[in-house]
Amino acid sequence: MKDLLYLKDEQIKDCIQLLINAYRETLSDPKDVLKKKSLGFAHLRTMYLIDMESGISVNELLYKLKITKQSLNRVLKDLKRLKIIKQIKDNKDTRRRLLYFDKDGQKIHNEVFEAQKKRIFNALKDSDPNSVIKFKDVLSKIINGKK
Amino acid sequence: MKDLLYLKDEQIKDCIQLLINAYRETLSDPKDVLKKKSLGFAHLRTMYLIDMESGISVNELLYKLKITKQSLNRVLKDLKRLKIIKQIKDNKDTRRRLLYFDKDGQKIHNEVFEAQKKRIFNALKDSDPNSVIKFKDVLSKIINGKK
DNA sequence: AAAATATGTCAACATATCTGACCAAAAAAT
DNA sequence: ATTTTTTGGTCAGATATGTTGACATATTTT
Repeated sequence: MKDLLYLKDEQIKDCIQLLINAYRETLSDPKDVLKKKSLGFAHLRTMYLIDMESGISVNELLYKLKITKQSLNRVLKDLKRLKIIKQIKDNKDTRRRLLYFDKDGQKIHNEVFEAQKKRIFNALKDSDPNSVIKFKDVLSKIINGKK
Repeated sequence: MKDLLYLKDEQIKDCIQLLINAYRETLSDPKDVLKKKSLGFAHLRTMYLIDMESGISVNELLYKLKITKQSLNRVLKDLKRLKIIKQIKDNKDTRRRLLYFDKDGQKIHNEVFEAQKKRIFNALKDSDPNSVIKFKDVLSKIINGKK
């Protein structure tokens, strides 16, 4: 049995606090860029997923964002209106309408990403590659761990 | 000059995604406990700070939460009404009204914390103490790093 | 006495989320 | 061929959290 005495409640509370603040700061960096386009965090999170997985379906987005389709639909409507994303029917299953960046989409998303990049980059640049992997690993475990 | 080739945009995007999801999952664990008491995340974040620094002032809370006093006031009003917190005048400066848990406060906060604890604990229990320190260090750097 | 600080409050509004109901097209199951 | 399920879209109303701006009160500092 491993010695877990170092893992006291105070440590865990610290982690929760840090997580809350890191989330807030990271999300607040692109606030101005987003505001110029009348976009919010909901739009940003959706753009991130479309950037990382071009051609993602609405259902997959719903699964990953963990919001209701009514909420997502408003976001998608905005993004389509602004020519940031477009939907193209899947030939194999024409019920599915896959999501891609439209003309301005990639450019705007890159702008948003640049606004966030430095904060994360600076936090990681002094760590060795192994630490970065461990950092991601702990976050993954937090996400996938059952309660 | 350090070799930072491993720190590509994809890695950074991964980190942002993980941060967003870890925040969401961590905050959603105590949802049911909070709902029973008609409380939300705003109340939870305030309770955390009062738990970690008993006797904190309203101004310090405002600084740490980065919200307006009008928002905070609504939260404090709820918590006082529910006998979760109480305010006691600072003898040295009676303008200040320091915040403490009231009768039911600590108990309810412990309930909330227990709902979140396991997720963080399980994520950290396989890491050595040094990794936990590094994890917290990276999060701190994300928070304090300038854009 | 005047200015600054700490706190509280009102009102109007913005954003992002939710629930619940309902609809249509296409695919899958029977 | 008909029924059921899946995928996506929409309307309406509600809740939680945040904002801005204006104003009030008590206390401390200058």
